[in-house]
Parts: sequence; structure tokens; C-alpha cells
Amino acid sequence: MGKKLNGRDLIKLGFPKDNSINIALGQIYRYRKGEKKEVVLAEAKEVLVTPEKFTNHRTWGKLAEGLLNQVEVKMHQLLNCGVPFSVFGENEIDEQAKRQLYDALKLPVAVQGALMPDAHCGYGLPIGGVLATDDAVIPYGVGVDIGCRMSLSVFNLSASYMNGKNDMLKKILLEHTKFGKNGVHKIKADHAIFSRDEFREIPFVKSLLDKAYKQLGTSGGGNHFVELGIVDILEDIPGNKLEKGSYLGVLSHSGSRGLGSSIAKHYTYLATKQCPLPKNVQHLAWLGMSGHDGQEYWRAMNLAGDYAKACHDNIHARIAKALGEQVVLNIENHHNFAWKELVNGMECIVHRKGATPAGEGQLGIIPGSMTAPGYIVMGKGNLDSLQSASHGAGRLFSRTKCKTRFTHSDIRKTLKDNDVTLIGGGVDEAPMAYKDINTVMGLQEELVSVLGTFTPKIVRMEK
DNA sequence: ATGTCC
Repeated sequence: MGKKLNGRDLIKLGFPKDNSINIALGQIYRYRKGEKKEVVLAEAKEVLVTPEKFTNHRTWGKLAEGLLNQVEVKMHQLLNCGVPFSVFGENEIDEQAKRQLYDALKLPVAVQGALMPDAHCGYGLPIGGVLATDDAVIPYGVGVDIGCRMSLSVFNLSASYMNGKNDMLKKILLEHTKFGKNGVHKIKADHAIFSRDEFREIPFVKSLLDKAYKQLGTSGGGNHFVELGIVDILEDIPGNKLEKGSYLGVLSHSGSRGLGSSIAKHYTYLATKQCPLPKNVQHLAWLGMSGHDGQEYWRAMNLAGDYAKACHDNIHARIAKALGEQVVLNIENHHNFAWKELVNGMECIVHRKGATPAGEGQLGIIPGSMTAPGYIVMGKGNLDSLQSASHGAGRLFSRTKCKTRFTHSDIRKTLKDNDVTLIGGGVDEAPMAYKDINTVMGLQEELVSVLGTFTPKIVRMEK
């Protein structure tokens, strides 16, 4: 057995160093696995020389078309005038985050933008930024943690169930949640997501299957958490018969782990190669929705989003089993994702990077902090916000500032004052690092209405 | 955010 066929073999044949290598490898891995390398390479050479003969071929059609319609790689310039936008909570948002949105609005593919009241600076699009584009998807407009999301499950138990059970509930979180780099469950769970076609049809995604399997039901690091606490249902929840009152609930915040991270990095790399932009906006490189990589990213992004949901579902199932209780209500939403939505009657790609979808009647969760309530919200379908809202309170102090400003004993005091138990968590995640959630909610009254709250009592984060 | 660089 010779060495596996790779991109270098194709370059040796004379393939142009562009996306055609990516297409060729994809098709070879998909349809010609296990065949002799020399045979496959001889065919590839023929396609390179006479692509017009192969346009309808099962293996080589896609490559032949790519070779015949070479994508012209040219530097895009920003337009002088940006497309329309709205900013919610202008006084709470730093200038750099606004600048990032203004630059994004000048992309030739931009249609409309919005900034949420928890916005702050990020790579490419600001976090808390929403951008609608025409027939283009920006991997960094979704962000590194594709499908990062919230999930709240309510148990058929009164909140008073927690009284005197702090140690038992703490133990449940310790045993049934896993965080960070080495945090995997001893007993793995299977899931329908692993039989998805994307894991077989997209060679790059295929290489991530093993990692995805190992990390199912784990939570990651940074601001990710799993919390047990009090759910206060203040209004009727559409589609659910739960009565107003106080219940035990679990709230989780995490994303698509290594799977989404690798997908984001891979397609951002491809986007920056084929969509060069001025240096200050190079992270906003897009992929055309009808192109090979754009279509592949779209499928991979949706897979990562569904995987993130599968992780939350698995975490909640483990906790429900440990409690021996049934979930009677679950509310969830992505806040790092892109959707196909109508904007002024035109189908657009709406990127929400740290923004909660808030279409009319759409339910979502906006977390506060460890020591401040999160909100169960219902969208108002505000068109100026591109039907979005904030994804949290937003940071008041950067991670680096937290390290000089707060000590562990400051945090312990704040937690004690609020009767919150914390497992893990660093000074950079101090509750004092976040803005006042009530101020932020006040700035988006036109975007969402409040149906209930979640008050954390036992919090687990990465150690 | 991330086996925190292929």
C-alpha cells in the first residue's frame, strides 16, 4: 500500500493551487477510496488536460466544472457608503465594536445590519452583531463556536425541592457534566447525528467524526456553564401548559466543541484565500452560496449547529436521569449561527454572532450572570434589529482586566451574598465582569418581551 | 471559542 493520495500529488500533476485541489480531493476520497493511487492520478491528469470531456462524470464532473470556470481571485474593496443599520443601546457599546459593524456594512455583499446592546469587539463581525448578506456566507460572521447556544429545561419539581439538597445537587453537576480540554464522559452516548450524511460526504467533516463522538454531551471552557437554579414562569408559555410558578431547572450554555471549531477554522481559511479583502476587514471574507465551498460550509455549519443541540440534549438527559425526573418544558436557541431569512422581501443570509433570534413569537433564553437572573424571552419580530436581541448582559471588563481587578475572595463574597455555589470558574468569569442584565433588558424592550426568569443556584464552569 | 499551530 502506497501513501495516501494528497494535495501535493495533484500539484505535481500541474493542478492550479486554488480550490480545484480541494474539490478533487473531496471527490476522490468520496468515490475512489481504496483504489490504486496511480490509476486515480492518471485519470485526474486527463481531467486536468481535457476537463470539457468530464463535465457529467460522477467522480470528476464537479472538478471539471471547477477547472472550466476558474474563480477569479480578486481583491474586493469596501464601498464608500454602508447599508442601513440600527444600534440598540448606543451608549453601552464601545466605539470599536461600532466601527467593526460600520466596516462590515460596506462589504459589497452587505444588505442590512444591527448591533445589540451587549455588543463588544470580536474578530470580523463584532459579538452582538447581526449582518444580512446577499448570496454569501461569512464564516467569521458566525464565529468560531458555531451553534453556541442556550438550553433551559424545567423539571416537574417546585423550586423548594432544592432546599437542603445543595450537596446532592452539587454532586449531580460534578458527576454528570464535563468541561474543558480533557473533559469527556466515561460512558459515551450514541446519537442519530453520527449517522448524518455530512460525516460521510464531506471529507474534511469526516475526519472530525471521532472527536465529535468523544465530545458529545461535554461543555467546553471560557464562559460555558451548566447551572441548576430556580425557573420563575411569569407568563403563559406558548405551546406549553406549565402553570405560572417557581420550578427547578437546568440552564446550559455551550457550543459545538472541537467539531465546530475545526469547521470554522477550515472554511475561514478557504474564504480568506478566495476572497481577499483589505487587511482591516480580512476576517469578513465570504463564500458564495452557490459555490462549492459555500455550499459545503452551509452543510457543515448546520451539522455543527445540530451537534451543539445534541450536546445540550445529552447534558440535560444525564441530569434528568440523575434526578429521576421528567423535563416538562425546554426552551433553546442558537446565538452564533446564520439563517436564510427574508429581509425586505429578499432572501438573505442573516448572520447572528452573539445575538438571539427574536422573530415574532419565537422563544429564547438571554442569560444574566452567575449572580443575576437570565430571561425567558419571546421575540417581537422587530425588523430594525433583523429580528434579533442580545445574547446576554455583555462584558464590562475584559478577561485581562479581570485578572488585575478581581480576586477569588472578591468572587467568593459576591457568590455568598447571592447564595450561589460555584464549581470551577476563573477570575475572568467573575460575575462582576458583566454588565447589569436589567439595564441591557431595558435597552431591548422593543425587541423581546419577558415570560420568565432563571436564577442560578449551583453553577459549574471549567476549572 | 479551540486536543488554544498543520
